[in-house]
Amino acid sequence: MAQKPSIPKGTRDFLPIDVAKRNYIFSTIRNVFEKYGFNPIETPSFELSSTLLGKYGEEGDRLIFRILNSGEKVRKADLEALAADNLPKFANSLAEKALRYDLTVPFARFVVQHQNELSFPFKRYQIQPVWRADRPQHGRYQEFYQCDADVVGSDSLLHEIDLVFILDEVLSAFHLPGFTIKINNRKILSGIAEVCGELEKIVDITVAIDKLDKIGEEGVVQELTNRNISSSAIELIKPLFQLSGNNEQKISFLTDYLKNSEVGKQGIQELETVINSVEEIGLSKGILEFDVTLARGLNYYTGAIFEVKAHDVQMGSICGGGRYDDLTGLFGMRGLSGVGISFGADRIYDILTTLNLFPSDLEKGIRVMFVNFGNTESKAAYKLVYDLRKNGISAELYPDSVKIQKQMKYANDTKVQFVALLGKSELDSQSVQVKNMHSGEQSQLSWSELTTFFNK
RNA sequence: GAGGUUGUAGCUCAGCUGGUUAGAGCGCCGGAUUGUGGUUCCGGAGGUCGCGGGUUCGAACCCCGUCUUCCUCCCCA
Repeated sequence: MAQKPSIPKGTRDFLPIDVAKRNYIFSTIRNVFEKYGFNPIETPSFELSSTLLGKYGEEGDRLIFRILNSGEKVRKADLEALAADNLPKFANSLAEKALRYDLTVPFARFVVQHQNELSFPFKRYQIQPVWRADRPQHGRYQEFYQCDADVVGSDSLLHEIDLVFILDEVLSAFHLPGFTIKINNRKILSGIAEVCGELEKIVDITVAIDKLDKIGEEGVVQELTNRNISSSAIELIKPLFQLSGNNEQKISFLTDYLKNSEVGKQGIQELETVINSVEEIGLSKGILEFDVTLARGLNYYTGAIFEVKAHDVQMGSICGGGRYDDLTGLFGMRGLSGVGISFGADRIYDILTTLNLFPSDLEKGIRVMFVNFGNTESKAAYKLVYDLRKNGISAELYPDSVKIQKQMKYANDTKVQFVALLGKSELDSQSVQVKNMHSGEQSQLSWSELTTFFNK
């Protein structure tokens, strides 16, 4: 009856070493978040379906994991909807809860619900898993961690600037060989659509030009045509494809390009403020690049848009973010602006693994393991173990009196730093042999010297 | 959600046009070394060939279904 065990697609198990690596990522991010004044919160893994559905667009809804109603609640199934072939409505009637799809929408819900307990601007960070019913691929999982930092209740561009520095500081701390922080502004995209006389088609236009580096100029033109963008508008959009040079040059081009669009001009001004402020102080290792084709997350972003790509490695974006002026409006709280970023911990994990960038000391085992020589000796050894632990030194006694070789091998495999041998002769002289497993060096110490030795 | 691709020992992979007892390296276990790991030498164990059907005298190999892997779309961290 023994069936071969397995886990669902797009999920992974984590061995101790994997967890150590992931904790290294989390703590690096957490330290920077806290340095910039963000406080941690947590929200449930699952929310009411109504909280999540409709917030990520049609495509997003499809990727939300639903939790099937149980018990008597299965009776709530809307059979009429099924009969009418209205599958989405039927599906919604089957599941009134769903696993969270990201951390931003639950955060918006959280802010609205706890508005009277929070001081604004409210700066929170959140490191928790999210779930997407996506088709797994390289760097995409159905369960993965996001590490978010958001500010709500302040329009100040200072936050955008802070967030750029957070991105730079965290990724620099990982020793990535290089990375580009791409920045754009939704208002610039609106301005482009407006200037082209296709303001209503902003989503179509931006989705198409977002693919420029992937499908090339011709592909984008084709895509624009397919999306019913007029050829005159396409002609107006075309110059953007050739946009090159440094940030300053691009900005100056767009300043002229958008001179007849109020919203566009505002976008330029915001972008310029952020870029100039960042450049004045300077990034550590990242490159800040204005990219007009960057158009992610159009469902709720209204101002700055961020995305980070690591150099020298094939991987989708490792961070994303932006400003959303009315996210809490969806939950009935208007006039509250938010801006935030999200680190994709699992993608960063994969990149650090590929580039061999994890610190080597993550695998460090306990400080000292006592070899078990049998009842009499281990009794004395255990007293010493207990004493070491009382002094804050991690220690253990091998549980069974088996062959020394086997015990040494266990110590070696688990990266024990020192092995202590306390056999018959050591018992007689109240001493232990202490072996440094890294250097192989061995010395004899009296019992009273042990704590001092390991406290060094 | 659409199309393609992959699955053989714990891991990485061989396995001829379908043909007897399915192989290697690494790892694991044991011994050389019953008070010394990481190196070396010797020996050993370990496989429902992803799963379920089908074709065939005969299937790891061919066909169908299913799950999984990776890839391209879609979308995204």
